[in-house]
Amino acid sequence: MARKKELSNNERAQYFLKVLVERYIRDGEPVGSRTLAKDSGLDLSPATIRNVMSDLEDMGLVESPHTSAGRVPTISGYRMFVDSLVTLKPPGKGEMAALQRQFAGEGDPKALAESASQLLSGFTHMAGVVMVPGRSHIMFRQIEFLPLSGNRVLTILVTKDGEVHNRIIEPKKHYTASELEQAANLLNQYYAGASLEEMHKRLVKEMEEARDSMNQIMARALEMAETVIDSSDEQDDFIMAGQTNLMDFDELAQMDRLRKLFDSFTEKQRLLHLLDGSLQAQGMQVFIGEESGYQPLDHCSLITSPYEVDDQLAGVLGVIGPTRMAYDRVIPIVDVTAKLLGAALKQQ
Amino acid sequence: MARKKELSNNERAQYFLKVLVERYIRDGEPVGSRTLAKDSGLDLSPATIRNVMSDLEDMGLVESPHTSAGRVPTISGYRMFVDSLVTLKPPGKGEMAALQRQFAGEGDPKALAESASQLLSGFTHMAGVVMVPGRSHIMFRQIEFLPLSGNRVLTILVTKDGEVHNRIIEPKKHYTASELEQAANLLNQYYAGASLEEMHKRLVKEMEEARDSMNQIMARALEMAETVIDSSDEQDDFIMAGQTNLMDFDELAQMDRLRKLFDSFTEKQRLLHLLDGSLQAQGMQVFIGEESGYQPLDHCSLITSPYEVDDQLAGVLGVIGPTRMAYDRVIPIVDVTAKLLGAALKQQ
DNA sequence: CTTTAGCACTCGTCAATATCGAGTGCCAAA
DNA sequence: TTTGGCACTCGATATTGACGAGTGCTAAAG
Repeated sequence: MARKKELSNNERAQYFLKVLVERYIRDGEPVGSRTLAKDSGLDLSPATIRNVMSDLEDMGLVESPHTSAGRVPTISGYRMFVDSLVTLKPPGKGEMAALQRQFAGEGDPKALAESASQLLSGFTHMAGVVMVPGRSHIMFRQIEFLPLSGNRVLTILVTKDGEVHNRIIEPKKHYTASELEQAANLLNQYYAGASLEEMHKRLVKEMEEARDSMNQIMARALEMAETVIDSSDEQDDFIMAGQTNLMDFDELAQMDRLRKLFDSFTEKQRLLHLLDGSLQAQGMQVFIGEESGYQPLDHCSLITSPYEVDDQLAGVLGVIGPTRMAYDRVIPIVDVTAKLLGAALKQQ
Repeated sequence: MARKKELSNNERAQYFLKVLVERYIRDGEPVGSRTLAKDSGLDLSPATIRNVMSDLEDMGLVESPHTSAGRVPTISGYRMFVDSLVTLKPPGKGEMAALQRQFAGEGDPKALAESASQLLSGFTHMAGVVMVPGRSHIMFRQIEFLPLSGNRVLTILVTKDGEVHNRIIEPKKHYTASELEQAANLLNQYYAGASLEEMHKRLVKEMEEARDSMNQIMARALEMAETVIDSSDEQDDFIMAGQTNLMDFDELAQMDRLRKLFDSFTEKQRLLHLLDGSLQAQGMQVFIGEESGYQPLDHCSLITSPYEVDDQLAGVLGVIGPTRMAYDRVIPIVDVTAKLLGAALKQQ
């Protein structure tokens, strides 16, 4: 079965691609045949390499910026690299220790997310991002209504993880303090332990179902709860750190690119959508350059991993950096951080 | 009294400085004697102008980037310009209308601040910033305690402007729901209409004073309130918009500068301190270049104005842009925005 | 005393030009 | 299939010269 050579032609080409990408990621300069010959470790002359390179170019995996430069990986080149060639380098002991330490203290989920974001950016020297998902996955614990002036009512929603959300609503009718209290009590009893998503569904259903049969108080309670939950603008959000790290990369050092990128960070919408997509697809994901389909990220890669609390999807975190990044180091860091964040959130 | 000439030597020099600064702000290129001769409108030859320029240079008001370039204003030059030379250009009708319209809708103070920030950045094409001050000036309206699991109690603090702040505290003793309710009632009655700052002072004093004479409930109420108010980390904060506008200015287009600047936006501390300073000094303030004493702002100017609600200082807002900015247009915009924001907040 | 013209001089900008070296593609020989 | 050789391409870098804007100074004019 084995031929004379240890490597089939195709395997050899793959190997060269790997070496080329690694080298390019290191120095950021087009890799020529001579360099590659040395780096590969194989005993082949530059001329041979040139033939292989030519093949790789035909396959669309590498390209040369101009006639007489070396080759650089294309998007597909990177893709193949991360999919099947890269040798992952697990974080060193020191890094792991620092990570653990960082997560040890905090309890508050928001603070934890912030920590995670900062860690990601710190270790990778790129931008870290942690998505904290909106209401869909939040567990209900308690609701209270406080009368304000006029008809206005302050509603306070406490979730299981200790977060507090509040919103002022203004129903048409006036409710007395004791009516409000009764309503709150009813709701607290009735929906204990449900998720907001679930609660919403049940609310709609039950309002429909029992429209006339139920008592006044309950009807009102349901109505107000629905107002709160529905109008609840607890949208998904993310926390970024280290955006300015991106300014140090030559690839992004052009103002127009940089500006689009930073604008996309404040706009949030599209980026959230991307992250949300990564939430569905389980496991790590890597978007390379234009793959994301989001123009401001054209020269960037986005590496994401969902994080779980009690085997339940809780959110996504990741790293944004230039396409030319140290995937072998960064991917494991994202992976580990996701696991640690999940664990830290569990300890609640 | 009048001499032969309409202008004294010094007045003439000032006038030339004004024209020079205006011209430099327009084109961003060093202004030479010939240009200045034309621009000034006075019928003087370039040679004469050169003499005046030489004087201005001796006074440290202008400088030339190299031997054979025109002159550019120094920091002191700008200073003199904004202090006593600039002719302010009030916002046009269109702008005023747009401003008014923007503020008409919203009621929520946070949203208003955000609007203001965006307006500032939009009209000036620079970065807008609105400082929302911390607890010191916030008026108390209502406090509530909600029992959570264990000893933990969720405290909700509603302020007069409708903002809601919450915090979970964990007293040593356990309190029943009705105890908490009583405590809240007491506090609400007793401190109605005080500012948080004031409330804090009174709390400390009254706890001291009446340590043994007062009843149990009151003592507990005071204690808990103090915990909330004191540990309240409602620090000053600011809301920025249009940071990326700054990327378009050549003066800031160097990565190291830009990075320092943007880092200072996320770090917030020092910038808050600056803004806080402007709160004290009443009236508009202009920090030009290094004047702020904050290195990241070295090549920027900061124009601030406090805004007032009911003749009461409420916060500061302003604009950050390159030293070379259209002061004549920007200063009035900041001024007007401050007034409008104050008015909009009042309507509550 | 002030203003102005004239002139030599300084420098940055820009375009043209030459040089260097890395790297390629291809061909013919091993 | 691999390799050495060779002509060729092209970016990067430095050199040069022309140009022009602007200055400072001096001496003459008002």
